[in-house]
Amino acid sequence: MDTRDYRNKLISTATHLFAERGLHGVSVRELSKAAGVSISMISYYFDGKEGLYSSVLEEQFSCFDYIDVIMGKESEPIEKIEDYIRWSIRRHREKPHLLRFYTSELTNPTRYFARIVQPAIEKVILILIEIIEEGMHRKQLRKGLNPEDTALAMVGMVNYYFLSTLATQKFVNHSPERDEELIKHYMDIFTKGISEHSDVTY
Amino acid sequence: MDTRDYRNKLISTATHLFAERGLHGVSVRELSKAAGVSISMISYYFDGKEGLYSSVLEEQFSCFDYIDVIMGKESEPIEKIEDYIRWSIRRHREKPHLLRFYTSELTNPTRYFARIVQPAIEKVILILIEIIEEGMHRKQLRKGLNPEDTALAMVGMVNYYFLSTLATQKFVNHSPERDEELIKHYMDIFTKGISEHSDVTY
DNA sequence: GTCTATATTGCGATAGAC
DNA sequence: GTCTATCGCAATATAGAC
Repeated sequence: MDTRDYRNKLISTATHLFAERGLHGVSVRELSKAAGVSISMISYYFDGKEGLYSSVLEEQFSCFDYIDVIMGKESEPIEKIEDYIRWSIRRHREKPHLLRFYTSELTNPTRYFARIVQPAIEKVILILIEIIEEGMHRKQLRKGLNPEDTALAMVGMVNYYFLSTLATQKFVNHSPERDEELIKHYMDIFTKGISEHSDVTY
Repeated sequence: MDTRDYRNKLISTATHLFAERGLHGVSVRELSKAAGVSISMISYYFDGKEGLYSSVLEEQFSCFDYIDVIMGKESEPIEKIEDYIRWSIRRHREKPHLLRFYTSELTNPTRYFARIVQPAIEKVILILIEIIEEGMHRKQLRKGLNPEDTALAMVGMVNYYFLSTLATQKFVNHSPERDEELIKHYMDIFTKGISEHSDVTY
């Protein structure tokens, strides 16, 4: 009923196809056909294929703002780290295409990387660095840590679990039922590695 | 002098361009021009653009066989893990384009993924899993570990450091001078997290 | 082996009817 | 707002000269 019906249909179809094969791997012909919409609608609503792609990127990366909610909580750094891991895993489940855009923009950046992708990634990592620094300041994390490297290790650990799926699904069970176990496990690997005392509980 | 002169020139130019913009982001026109060779040479030597791409992939992923050397050594599991991290970082430095193919094939797999990329990734991860299991068996790594998740965490941690470069170079120093510090740091984060005893030395 | 010239297909964008 | 038909261009591949 809404006039934005076709617009939304194009966005969702494009999200699926661009995630699967990248900006240059999909033609507007195929895309509009898959969406059941005329090819000219892409220019009408998005001013062309690249405009559609940038709209998809904006929608996909908007959820990164949620990191502010985690950061805003009145909780200990260790809890914030667990909150981050849990949020990150839930995000991968709820927005299964996001990681494709995330990594394909990091490896083959388009002209939209600087405006949409880079700021979103940067923001999350800077906040994680802050959390780690705060943890060191409160003597909950050990002194020798390099906060930047540590934050990257944390993000990379979680992301790679999902990134590697295609190559490892034959021998690693990636089903969502294991997610809580995974969170606990990654917290174990990570906090016992960065905690001041080896018997820390969290 | 060698008749393979142009062939090699095409491979090296293609490695650079495909890594930067992906298989569909580069045309054979541009590629042959950049290589200073006629466009028809691509079909002559490689039977077309896709054949050239697959040759590039084969060359890039051939170095993954080196994992056998690490595994074959008569050393402790913990040392093998450090060997893996050191090898992995050196590989990123020496073959700076490999990570682009690695991640772009994982996110937007081409028809060559199954034959060239997947086996290379699988092999490395399976060997890491074996190393971790051996470490648990020798009581050097703690009992509760899930070897699959742990191996993925390790690989992801190292890879993401390089993958994230474009988004984090403003506030993280990625220069090779820091590599030894990085290895030590990642071993610290990782082994203290997975070691049976918190005062383990390696 | 290497080139130029060209055949053929498919691309993204849009004019114009409704 | 939505469609069909089409324009102009760039894609890959290759025929044929050297």
